[in-house]
Amino acid sequence: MTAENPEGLPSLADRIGRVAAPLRVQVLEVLREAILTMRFKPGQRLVERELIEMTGVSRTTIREVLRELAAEGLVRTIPQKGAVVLALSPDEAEELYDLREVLERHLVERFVERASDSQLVALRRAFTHLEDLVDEGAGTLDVLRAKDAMYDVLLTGAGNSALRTALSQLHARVSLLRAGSLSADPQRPRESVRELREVVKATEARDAAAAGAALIAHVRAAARLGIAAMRASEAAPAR
Amino acid sequence: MTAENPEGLPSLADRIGRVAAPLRVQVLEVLREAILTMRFKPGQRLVERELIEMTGVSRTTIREVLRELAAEGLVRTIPQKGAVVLALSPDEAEELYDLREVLERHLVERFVERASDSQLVALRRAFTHLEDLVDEGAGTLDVLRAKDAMYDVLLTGAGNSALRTALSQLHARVSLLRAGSLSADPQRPRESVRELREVVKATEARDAAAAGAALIAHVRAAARLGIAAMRASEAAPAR
DNA sequence: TCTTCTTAGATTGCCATACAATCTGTCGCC
DNA sequence: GGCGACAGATTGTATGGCAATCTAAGAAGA
Repeated sequence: MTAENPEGLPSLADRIGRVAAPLRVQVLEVLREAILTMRFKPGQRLVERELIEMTGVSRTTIREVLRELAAEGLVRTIPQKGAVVLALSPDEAEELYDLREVLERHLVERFVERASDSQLVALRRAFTHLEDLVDEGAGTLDVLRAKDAMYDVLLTGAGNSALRTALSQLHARVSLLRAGSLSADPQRPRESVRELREVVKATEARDAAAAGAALIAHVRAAARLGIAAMRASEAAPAR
Repeated sequence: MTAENPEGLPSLADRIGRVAAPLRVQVLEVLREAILTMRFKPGQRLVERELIEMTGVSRTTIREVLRELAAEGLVRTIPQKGAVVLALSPDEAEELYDLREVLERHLVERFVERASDSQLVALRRAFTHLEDLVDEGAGTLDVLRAKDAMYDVLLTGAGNSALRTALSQLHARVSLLRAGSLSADPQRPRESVRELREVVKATEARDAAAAGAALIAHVRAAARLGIAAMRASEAAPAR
């Protein structure tokens, strides 16, 4: 039933069709992850026929999924040309980080205000897990997943689902330029952990201002690296 | 070509089909506006067949549009039941206003930092236009359009397209509860103008903090009314 | 009469196909 | 070598169909 794969991308088809959820949602998740993990590279064209072969679903479904991805901002749809994976310019990247600062400061401040003690514990636990992974030298993907888990604790504790929606979409787009920021410098994960430790500490002390400042420092550091790497690869004729 | 209309909604079909743009985009705009102007009421079910009859396009197209609306957050899709116009609970409304404060303060601060003098003039002009409309006692829709124009000046001057995207989506959802806030109190538009005048003044003085504070005051006032009206109609058995 | 079961209709989820319009690259002609 | 016509690929849109699910109405039973 899963279509054979003419292009050497063997696994996408196998991951859909078994679970219980609208097919469209499963395909959406698969494609979204494929974009976020750079399996589909920024600027790459997403041809409907190829997606059909990869996933084994019909064109109708693929097109509906592409519309959702477009509305989420992960792909741009060019009329008569189809969907293209979002490719950020350095300026756009700066805009995203600028916005991220604002939203994440608010996130952590709200968390400090509203989170229960058990949520504080959950945050500490999530951070410790992340720390352990980095110490063990775990793979990038695992580290990112741990970071996501930490953010999830924050978002839950802040108790604002609109904020969750907005930040999720923002994070998705930001992570499109992770290629540069995280993998470039092997020391970066450790610094990252150090910065986040300050956030957790300030949070446990219920010091909203300090927690906000610490998180902003973290975002700024990530932004600096991400954007620098970006401008570098832009300047180079890496075409 | 435009299908006749069995339900007494005569104009939707006439507005699509002439211009030059993907049909899907035109339909999207028509449906979005129908939602934002309360022609489709919160909680109302959007049945595919009915939308087909209204717009004259095929089910394929309608479904793609519904996916986009869902991703934008204007409709919720319930599995096996279809699309329902977003109906906010009072708590969700508070969340939206909370987020709106954060984003709009940032918006106006950035505007003060970055806007050119001519953009300052444009802001003043947009405000004056709004003021005039309110003085003349213009219709709600015109007033809202003038307000949108003012926000557009701010967004352009702030020079962050990511912020524009985020705020647009937020405004769309917030405006779903305009029913209460704006039309309830006939004096509200005048107060609104007064609050915004402070924003414009502080902006012209290039005082970011004051402008941010003034805009927050405005958002808070709107929030208070909107949410109060909401809780009232919730408590009443207006079912 | 009230409850529960059954059944028919409506609706969504997904699919296959079709065809016009547009875009792209190529081949042959000038 | 440049230019134009043509073929192939791809998107945009429409149509018809079928299974799964939901809903409401009616029938059967307590």
